[in-house]
Amino acid sequence: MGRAGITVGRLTVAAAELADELGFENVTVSALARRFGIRDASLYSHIRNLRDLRERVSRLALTELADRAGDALAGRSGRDALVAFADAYRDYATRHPGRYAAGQLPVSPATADAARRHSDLTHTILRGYALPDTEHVHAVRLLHSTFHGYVSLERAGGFDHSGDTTASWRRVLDVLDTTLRNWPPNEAAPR
Amino acid sequence: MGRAGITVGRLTVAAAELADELGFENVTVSALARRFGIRDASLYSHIRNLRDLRERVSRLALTELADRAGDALAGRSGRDALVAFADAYRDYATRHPGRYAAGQLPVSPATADAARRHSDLTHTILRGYALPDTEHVHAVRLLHSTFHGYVSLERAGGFDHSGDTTASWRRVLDVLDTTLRNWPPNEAAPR
DNA sequence: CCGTTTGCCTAATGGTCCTAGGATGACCTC
DNA sequence: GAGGTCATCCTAGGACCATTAGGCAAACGG
Repeated sequence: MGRAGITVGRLTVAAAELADELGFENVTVSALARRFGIRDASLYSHIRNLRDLRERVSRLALTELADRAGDALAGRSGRDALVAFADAYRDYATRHPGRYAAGQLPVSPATADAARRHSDLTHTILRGYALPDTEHVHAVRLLHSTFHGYVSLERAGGFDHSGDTTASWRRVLDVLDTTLRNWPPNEAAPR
Repeated sequence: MGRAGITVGRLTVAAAELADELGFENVTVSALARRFGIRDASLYSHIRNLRDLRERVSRLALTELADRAGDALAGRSGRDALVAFADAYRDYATRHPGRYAAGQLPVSPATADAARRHSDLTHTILRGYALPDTEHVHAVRLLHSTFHGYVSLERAGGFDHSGDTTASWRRVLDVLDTTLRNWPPNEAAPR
């Protein structure tokens, strides 16, 4: 019976919804089968195993995130680009916590190109600032780390105790902008 | 007391070792029981359930990390303090990946005080820089986010494609030091 | 010593992942 | 349209895991 129009794509989207609703660790073969009203075993015609399913969700998330971040970047530069990119990033993590968590799976060959897209986008931001080429890799890592660290800690409740987290977020972006505009020379390794 | 000198403390340490060896997601009641040569069910005299066990590992990790970071901070200030603290942080995550992952569990009431210790330590670093009090919370969040984001991405392989990650780490710390020394004023209406 | 507590046990339930093998419909070829 | 192939679902069952209930015997407190 090819009755239900189940495809790998629909399974992946449903699994992503499951992740956002229940948390990525609760993305499970059984839960997904339950949602489609079929037996666990039937899913194995479409996916290899649980790991495969989760990696698909991870790839979906990384792609969606890169799409949104790319859109946010379009037509902007400098501080505007930085803020728009960062906001897109944080928005996505807030709206799709399960997908975002999926994106933090260890980088596999299948997700490597998605990861590269992210790093390319961050390089695009840097074009609005006057950094020597040799510093780009460090600046990209600084930005990625800060964005990812912030939204992770925020989501995990690490900031709960005091103060408005959005105000801090704005302030952190301000400071990063200033840092990029006044990027200190690298004294250890002169070009 | 029964035969083997099993205590909650020893269980927690063994679970932490398990986490470092197999990954935090593989810290399991059965695996722990296996390690002690007893039955799964027997562990439930010592722990409430799996969640309880994992939270204990989380608390252990956060405490150990705060201890090491606190030691690193002793007798230092300014840039030295920043670098020593950050290195202690990254070292711990590298040497104890499973424990570190445990520490990223959502903040529960039981771990709230450990989280506060971390934030207190970061405030200590800021004493070496001339920041207005109102900016401290933002700076603490910037530092936390960057440290956590960096070691997370590094561990997940997000930096693989190019370059020495330790060199970037040093450079990022340099830049953060400069940023803290030249902390930009907070303008109510930016730009 | 004797009773209570403690630390382990066996037994059992139910959830999960996954494999093997079977049935049935959709579709294609003749 | 008959027969073959393939895709998509199924049932059955094994292995592993978390957890509860209830038992037994060693340790301990009086």
